[in-house]
Amino acid sequence: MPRPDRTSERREELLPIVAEAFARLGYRRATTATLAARCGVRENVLYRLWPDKKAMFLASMRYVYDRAERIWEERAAEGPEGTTARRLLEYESRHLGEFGLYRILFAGLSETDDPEIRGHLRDTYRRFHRWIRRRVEAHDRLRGARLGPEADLIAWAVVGLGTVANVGREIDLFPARLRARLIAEAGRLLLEGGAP
Amino acid sequence: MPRPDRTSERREELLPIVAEAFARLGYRRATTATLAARCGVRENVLYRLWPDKKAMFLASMRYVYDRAERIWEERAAEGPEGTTARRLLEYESRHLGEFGLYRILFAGLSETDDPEIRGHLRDTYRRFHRWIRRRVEAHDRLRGARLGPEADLIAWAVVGLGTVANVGREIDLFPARLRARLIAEAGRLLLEGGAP
DNA sequence: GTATAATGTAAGTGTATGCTTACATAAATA
DNA sequence: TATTTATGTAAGCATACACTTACATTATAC
Repeated sequence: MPRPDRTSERREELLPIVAEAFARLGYRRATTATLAARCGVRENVLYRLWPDKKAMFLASMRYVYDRAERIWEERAAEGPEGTTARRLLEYESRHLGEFGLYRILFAGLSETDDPEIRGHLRDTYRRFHRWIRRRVEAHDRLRGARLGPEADLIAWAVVGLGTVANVGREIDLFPARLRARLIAEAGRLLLEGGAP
Repeated sequence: MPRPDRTSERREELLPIVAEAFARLGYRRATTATLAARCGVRENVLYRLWPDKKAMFLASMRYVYDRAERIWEERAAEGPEGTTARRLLEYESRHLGEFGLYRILFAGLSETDDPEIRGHLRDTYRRFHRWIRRRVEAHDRLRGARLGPEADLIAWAVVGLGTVANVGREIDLFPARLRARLIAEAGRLLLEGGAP
C-alpha cells in the first residue's frame, strides 16, 4: 500500500553532485547546506540517504575513484597491453585531474585524524597503487627485465608524479604545458628504468 | 616610562609552538583555543601578536619551510657539492617529514580557496622546487650532460616523490622500510636519468 | 613614587554549521 | 476511496569557534 522505496536510486542520482561539491570545495567548505542546495533538496533529504556528512564524503571518495578507474580501464583496453602504461601517461598528461580524484584525496588528507576517513583514504591509495603497478609490470614483461627499482616502487613514484602534477594545477604552480611534459617525460623515465 | 615592547620576541617564542600545532592538527582542527592553550596563554595574547588566525598559519608555513631549508643547507655543506643530491636523498629517506613541512603544506592545500593561502603555498612550493633544482643541476654538472628530462622536470618529480612518501607516512600506506627505499631508489633513478 | 603602556585574566558575542523535529503532501496498493 | 508510507518544506537546536571587550596587574622610565 505504501509508495515504493526509491532510496537507493535517489542516492545514485545525488552522489555525483555531492562528490562534485566535495571535490570542488573540500570537506569543510562543503557544508551540508551547500550540498543540499546543489542537489536542489533540503538538508534532511540528504540525511535520509546517508547517516551523516562523513558518510556522504566516504561515498563520494569511492564514487570518484571508481569512476576514474573505469575511465582508465577503457583507455587501457584501446590498445595492446604492453603499451598501456605509456598510453595512460599520455592520456593523463592531457586530461589530468578531470574527475576530481586528487581533489577528494587532498580534502581527505586534512581529515586524517578521523580513523574512518584515514582508512578509506588508505584503501583508495592502495587500489590506485595496485592498478598502476599492474600496468608497470605489464610494461616490464613486454620490455624484458627491469634494471632499476622494482615495479612496486616505480608505481608509488608514479603516484607521486600524479600528485605533484595535481598540486601544481590546484595552485597554479606551472603552466599546463610544463605539467603535461612533467607527466609524460618523468613518467617515461620511471617506466623505462635505468635502461638506455 | 612604559614597559619596552617585547612583541617581536614573543612572536619568535610562540611561533614554533603554533607551527607545531598547525602541522600536527591541520588548519581547521588547530582552533585558536588550542593554539593558545599549547602556548600557555589566552587567545587574545595571540591576537596581539597576529591580526588573525590566517596570519598565524602563514607565519607558520614560512617558519617551517625556512627551518627545513636551513637543515638541508647544513646537510648539504657536509660533503662535496656534486654528491649533495644523493646525500640528501639518503638523509630524507631516514628523517622524512620530521619538520612538519609536508603536514603544513597539506593543511594549506585544503584552504586553496583563500587567495592569500594559495599564494603563500605557491611561493613555498616554488622555493622548494628551486632549491632541489639547484642540487640536481650541480649533480648533473658533476656527472656530465643529462640524457633524460632536464633538471627542472626532475626537480618537480622529486617533489612528487617526497609528497607521496609523506602521504604514505601520514596514513600508514607502507612500512618505513619501503618508504626509505622509495626515496633512495626512485630518487636515484630520477637523478641518474637514462644513463646506465 | 608615579605615570604609562605592555602584559595577563576572564568572560562574552555573533555566527556558522551539523543535525533534528514537526508537519504537510504525494503516490501507491488494497 | 482509504490507508500507509515515502517525500518535501520549514524552522529550530546545540555546539564550536574566530574574535572582542573589560579590567586587573606588572614592569619600566622619569
